[in-house]
Amino acid sequence: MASSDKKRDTGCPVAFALDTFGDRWSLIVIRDMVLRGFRTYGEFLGGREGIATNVLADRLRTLEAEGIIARARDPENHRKINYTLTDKGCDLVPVVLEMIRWSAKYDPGTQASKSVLSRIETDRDGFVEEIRARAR
Amino acid sequence: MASSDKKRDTGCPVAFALDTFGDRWSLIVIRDMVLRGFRTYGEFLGGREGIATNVLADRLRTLEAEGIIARARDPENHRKINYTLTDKGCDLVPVVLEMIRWSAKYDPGTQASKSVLSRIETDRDGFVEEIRARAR
DNA sequence: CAGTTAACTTGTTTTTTGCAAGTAACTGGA
DNA sequence: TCCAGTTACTTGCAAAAAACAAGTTAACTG
Repeated sequence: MASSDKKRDTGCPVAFALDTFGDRWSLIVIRDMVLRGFRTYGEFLGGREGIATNVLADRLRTLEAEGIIARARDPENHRKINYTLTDKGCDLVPVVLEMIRWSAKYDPGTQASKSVLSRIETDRDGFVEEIRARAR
Repeated sequence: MASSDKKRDTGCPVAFALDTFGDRWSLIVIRDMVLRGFRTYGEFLGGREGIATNVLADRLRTLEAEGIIARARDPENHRKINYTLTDKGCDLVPVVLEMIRWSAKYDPGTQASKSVLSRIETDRDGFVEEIRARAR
């Protein structure tokens, strides 16, 4: 069914990581949570990248099954479902930050924010902690 | 044609990174270069993950086009082609290392090497420099 | 110069994605 | 309380990519 089935299971940590979130969309969803504070299906769908509805549903399902995000019905509005990063999900932030560093260096058209970039260099751990705190 | 066509081009560094190497195989090839010292098509093909021949050829082509790896005919044996990481490719090592850290923490069956793990924590920059030196 | 090795290509099938439409549960206002 | 709108999805189909199997070509090796 979902992308979780295609596990290589070789014990290699790089392969494990790629099997878990190494596709075109999982980290986009995580980025939206981390950098943009998105929480709902509708917000993820409205992002500039244009993820397809079925793919988004599949990724949310898979990431939840993997324990990277948590799914909870909004108590104020029972139509809404809030997705948030778990601790396991927050631990992915360093991976995302390294990607940002790399792209900022090599994408001539990068729009990487100066403030994020400088926090990566000068206060990385504090930055990650802040994101972790916000997820709760 | 290759995976380089499907660029989202939103300026977002995470999207740029994913468009460049965020697929099931690109980082496996890079890992093989970094951690296993592989250089040839045959070596990549023989890895435990079992990449398909056409997919491998496509990834090598694409990664070269993106300037992440360099392709050079072996002077000793003109059948062989040596693929090596460029500086741009070496700059991806931190991303790989963060993936390794994450998987080591969360994959119960991880085979992440203790020595790599401890170098990530205690001498990360030296480790990256060593890889960079070896690529030349 | 015949056999082998290395790096691929070319078809074909299977899986995943992308796109367009629907649906079901809930909400807020008349 | 009914009804339009919101929210989170599902379903079906076409297109793209990956996996699988089988060549092909060029260069070494005995």
